[in-house]
Amino acid sequence: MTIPPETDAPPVRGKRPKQGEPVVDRALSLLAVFSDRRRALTLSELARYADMPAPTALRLIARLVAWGALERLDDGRYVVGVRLWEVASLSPRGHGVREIALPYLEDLFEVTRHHVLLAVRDNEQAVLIERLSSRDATEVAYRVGGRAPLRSTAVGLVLLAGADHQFQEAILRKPPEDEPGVAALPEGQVRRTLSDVRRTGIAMIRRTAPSRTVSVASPIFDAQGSVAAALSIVVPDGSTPPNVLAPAVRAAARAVSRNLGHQAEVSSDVWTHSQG
Amino acid sequence: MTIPPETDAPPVRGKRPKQGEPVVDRALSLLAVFSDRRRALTLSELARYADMPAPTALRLIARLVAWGALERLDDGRYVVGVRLWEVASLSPRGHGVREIALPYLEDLFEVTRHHVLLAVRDNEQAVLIERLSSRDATEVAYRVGGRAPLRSTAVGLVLLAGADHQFQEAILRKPPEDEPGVAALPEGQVRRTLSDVRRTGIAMIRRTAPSRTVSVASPIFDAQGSVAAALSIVVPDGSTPPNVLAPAVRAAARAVSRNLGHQAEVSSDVWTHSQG
DNA sequence: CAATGCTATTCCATCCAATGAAAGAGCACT
DNA sequence: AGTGCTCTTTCATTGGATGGAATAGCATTG
Repeated sequence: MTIPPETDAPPVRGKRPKQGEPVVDRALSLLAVFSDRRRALTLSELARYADMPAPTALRLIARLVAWGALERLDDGRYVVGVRLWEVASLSPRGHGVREIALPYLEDLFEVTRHHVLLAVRDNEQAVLIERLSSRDATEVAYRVGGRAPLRSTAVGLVLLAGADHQFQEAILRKPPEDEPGVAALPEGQVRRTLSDVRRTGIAMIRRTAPSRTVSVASPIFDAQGSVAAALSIVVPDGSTPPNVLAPAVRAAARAVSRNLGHQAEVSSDVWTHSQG
Repeated sequence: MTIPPETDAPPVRGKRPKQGEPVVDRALSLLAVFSDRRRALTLSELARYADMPAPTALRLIARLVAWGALERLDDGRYVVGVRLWEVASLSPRGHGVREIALPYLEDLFEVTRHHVLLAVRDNEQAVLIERLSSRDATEVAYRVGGRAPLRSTAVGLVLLAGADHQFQEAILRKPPEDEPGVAALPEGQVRRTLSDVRRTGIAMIRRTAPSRTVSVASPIFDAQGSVAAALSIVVPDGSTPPNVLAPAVRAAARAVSRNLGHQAEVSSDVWTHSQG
């Protein structure tokens, strides 16, 4: 589609395409283009997905590459760079909890030989921080660095239960994003579930896809007593009964909490804080 | 090249502080301020370390926070955000190799119960991508996300040996950054060592600080046959003899290489490629 | 409790970095 | 030689970025 080069009377005076957006935002939007499915991108792909002219994209990318946020492959495509990963490894809620939790995740993993997950909440979703899996374990839905819904995963429910009340209400008001293999609970039942989670320190979810599994999750508390993360184990449905797993999961989560500086409550109520 | 339009301009007129630097670079320099020792910073600290006026820093930080590259703590300080960590998890040389290598690292770890390390090269240093440690293992010098010198660590030697010749020479010409607990090898001996590493697929380093340890490292190759990463094990000096560890380390490294798409050579020469 | 010293935030007139169309260069396929 | 694509460079225009100055907040001090 080539427009006749003449048209000497440009209707809109040049144009007003995309100006007005801060440069930093544009640079960040280039980073945001990368995803699980898009790990290596060409200049034109980046420009297209980030919705900016190629020269602009190129200029910004050049800066990102110079710093190390992106790296250029031999074939000219761009990927996320090690330097960015390095800085990101300083994220307290990313690598931070992960570092502290890993030994306990490993213990749990070695004993059970099933998937062990660690997740934190970011806005309205859970972000998977760590996953330990034996090579022959059942298929699992999420990858490290990926996102999962709050309402329909075990870690999500734990994180949601630990969020302040106002946030919970906001989430409950929204229509549930339906998740393959998980029956969407009606609002009332979610409320009851969240209350159970707070009381017992355990959330369970049964999935039928991508495979039939049961997840058991428990909260990890920080020094302020708020829920900083959630730890869970995922086993094939019908293998170990969930109530057998629960104590191990809770124990692991408590161990991590302690290492985060959390003072365990004397009370039997596991969850007395952080109800905004 | 711009010719000075007119020299009549007032000499410094107020000042010419820092202008002229691309905004993106400034934003990135804010991220670069974070380090192992500086994980949570105030606005003024960020402005000071990144060498820019507070209002400028605040404006940029506001964009970074809005996107999720930074997060603001209750006390007003800023930390690296989960969103950045999430994007960084797409880094092929960061989480990428890590994801593929982890099961094999774990095997090695479970068998030996000693530190297992995974590192890639970034410019003139090795970046630690993963480290598995039992809680009671000997003290180790590096943390995940941290950097280590190429000339005086086992993984570093492996990565250096796998770099193109021109780069190797550049490194060898530089004075060795002396590393606590490691005897700096003279240039000639480093050359010989690198050649040995290429021949045997094994590098060894003995340290005396922070504790007396022996490291044994082996290269991980990608599909193109170049050294993508290095895997090593760190044991207390005097425990398992290094030559007993070597086969296990090499086997683990080869397993990872295979999963990266590397076609093992039929020849006994483990290392025939990537000599620029 | 005024004074001091710090950090965080808002404001705004100035100006330079950012912008993107256009054109050129390179490459693959026809 | 022609077509269609992506990547790169150039450059005149302009709007976002800039940072000093002022304000607000908040401890600590005399």
